[in-house]
Formats: sequence, structure tokens, C-alpha cells
Amino acid sequence: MAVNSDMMRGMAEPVILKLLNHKKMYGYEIIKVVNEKTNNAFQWKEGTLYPCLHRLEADGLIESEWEIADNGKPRKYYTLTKKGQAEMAAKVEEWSHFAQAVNTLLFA
Amino acid sequence: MAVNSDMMRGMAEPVILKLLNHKKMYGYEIIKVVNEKTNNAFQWKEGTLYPCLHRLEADGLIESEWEIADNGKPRKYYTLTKKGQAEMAAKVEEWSHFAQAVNTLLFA
DNA sequence: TTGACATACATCGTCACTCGATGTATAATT
DNA sequence: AATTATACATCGAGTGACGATGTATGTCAA
Repeated sequence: MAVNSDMMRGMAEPVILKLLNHKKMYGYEIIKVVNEKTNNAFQWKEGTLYPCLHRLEADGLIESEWEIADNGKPRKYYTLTKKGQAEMAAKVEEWSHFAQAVNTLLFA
Repeated sequence: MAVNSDMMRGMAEPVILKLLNHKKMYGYEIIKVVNEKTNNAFQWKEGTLYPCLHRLEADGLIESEWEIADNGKPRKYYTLTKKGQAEMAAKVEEWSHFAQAVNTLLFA
């Protein structure tokens, strides 16, 4: 039930920002949570997520800090900035418009 | 209220197939109808639509024939093939899965 | 009548992104 | 000892949207 990858485009950023608005997370965790929450309709890979996280950080929407987990592995935790919160709200709004437009075209 | 172009990716094909399932249309008409129906949330351009139509025709999902309109302009009308109908149904279904996955992530 | 605008087709180069492959490293499991 | 899971990261190939550009004709107002 995997979704066409082309549809994914443009959704990674709003989804990441929304998740980080809830709590700080690290990359590998985001991949697992997204894939699980969508029952693998989304199948994110490292090659997709990490460049995206770096992009968001470069844009000042998220910040990172290293921590050592209980299992001894270093994790880079990301948190949302003020700018990121505003961007998140805008992108969620944008999704609503987009989804409504598509529904109009496909089911009207 | 224009939508991020990245979100558009993967939506052009299902939308075109759906429109052509309703009636035969020509390229310029599709652009106008889509932009109007979405209140310009979608802002399709020639550079987006025509290559997409050629792709769909090469894949055997749509067929074309020239007609001369009342205003004297030649128009290339597109119709949906049997294969295109099946693909259309599959892609609409895929959209539903995708939209639900995104809603789960953004509003849960 | 002439210039602007709409209609209608089309292509091309640039830019950006996804994905699979690959790499490094450690801990846990078998 | 080998495999799997965790966790970071990069790179190249392929894809596709978009703006710009081109061609051609019809309409309409200044």
C-alpha cells in the first residue's frame, strides 16, 4: 500500500515540522515514527530524510544538539525554532488548501 | 493562495485522467478548467501540462485527435483509453491513502 | 490600423528533489 | 562469529516542474 513517491514531494517538510512541534526527535526516530504511523503508506529512507533535515536547519527552522542515548549511541536531536513554528502553521494551512483542491478535481 | 509546486508532483496525472474520463478535452482547456476549479490554488502552465500529456499518450493511457474549432484554431483533443480508465481508478485510490496518511501525521 | 491580449500548440535548460546504494560505527541478538 | 538493528551521513542517477521562449492566428479596443 505504498504511496507513489511523487506525491510525497512537498510533504516531508510540513510533516517533520509538525512532529518536532510536539517533541524533540532524532532522525532515525522520525523515519520509524512516520512509517509506522502511516502503516507504511509512507516509506521514508535515510537518503530522503537527512538532506531534508539539513535543509531545514540551514533555513533556521530547526536546531540540533548531540546527546548520548542510554544505549551508548550518539543521537542528533532536533527542535523547532520560532521561525519553524510559523512555517509549520503556514505549511499545514497550505496542505489544507491543496487537499481541498485535489478533492474538488477528483470527486466532483 | 497558490500551492507549493512540490505538492503538485504526482497529482497532474490523476487529475488529467479524471477530467478526461468525464469528457474529451484539449490541452489549453485543461489548464483553464483546473486553474479555475481550484480558484488558482493550482496554477498549471504549458510547460507542466504538455509534457505530461505526451507522457500519458506514450504510455497508452490517453489518445489524441486533431479537430478544427469554430474559431479556426486547431485543437488536439484527448480521450481516455481503457487502460487509462483503470489507471485513473488506481490513482484516485492512491490519493485517498496518501491524503489519509498526511492527515494522520498533521492532525493527530 | 495597430498594438495588446487571448487562444493553442510545443520545447528547452535549469533547478531541486527522491531514491537506492554505499559507507562508518556500535550494540544487541542469534 | 555473524547478522540484525540502530544511527549518522553522502553521492550519483534519474525524474519532473517551471519559467522562458517560440510559432501562429483571432479578437477587440484605442
